[in-house]
Amino acid sequence: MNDYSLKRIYQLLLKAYGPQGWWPVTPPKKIGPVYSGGPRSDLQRFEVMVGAILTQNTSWNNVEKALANLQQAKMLSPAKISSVRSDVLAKKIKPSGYFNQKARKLKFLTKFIQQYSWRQLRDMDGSCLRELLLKIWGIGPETADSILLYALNKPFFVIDTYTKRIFARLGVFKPGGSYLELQDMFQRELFLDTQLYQEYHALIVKHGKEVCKKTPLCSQCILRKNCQQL
DNA sequence: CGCCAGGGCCTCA
DNA sequence: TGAGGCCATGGC
Repeated sequence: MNDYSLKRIYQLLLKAYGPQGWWPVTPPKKIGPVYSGGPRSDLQRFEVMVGAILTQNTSWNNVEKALANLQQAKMLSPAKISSVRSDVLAKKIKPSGYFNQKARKLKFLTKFIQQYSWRQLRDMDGSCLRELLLKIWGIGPETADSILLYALNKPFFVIDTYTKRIFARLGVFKPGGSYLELQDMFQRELFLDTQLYQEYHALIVKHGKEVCKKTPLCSQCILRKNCQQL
């Protein structure tokens, strides 16, 4: 076993990389030295949700191109997404890959969103909303939790491939754990802290992208002292 | 050229 | 319930 607590790992990542200010929205608004995290308008909440679907198994770089296309076409709103033809929508989001599937997913997401007011969505019980999101075609556990955490500021820890890879290598996870088991580990040890969850997941992605890659760059890893990978 | 990227659905045991 | 195939683009 290693000596790291999840809180300790968070502190080390934060010290190394600094606050990430997730989820990125356009236009990015600077507050102090860093981008402030989180949506500040309902349209930005919607943009976060769209991004959460577009980034499924896809690099954020490609998602940005798709989002820019939607922005330029003034289509980044529930009203437009729901009214535009699927093949037109698919063409706009083409750079994000899987564009036919994702166009369909955006349609289903939007249909769901339009059943409620933004106030209703914000005020709804998180676990209840999570159940509803998971019933939507195209929304699985990670996308649901990304939406809950970053669009609606509800304390659900996001588990992605980076999280599994990093913490398996560290020896914190036993490989083969289910999504809910892993999420429960974080939420049990860290308690329910939306800000912490937002920043922590962003730092995990940063570390997974740049250091703890598929073939890891262990020599430059700030967590290597207690990592089982070595 | 091959590998990879902030998954999820469907099918089939 | 879990393993495998499928969806598809752009960066390197």
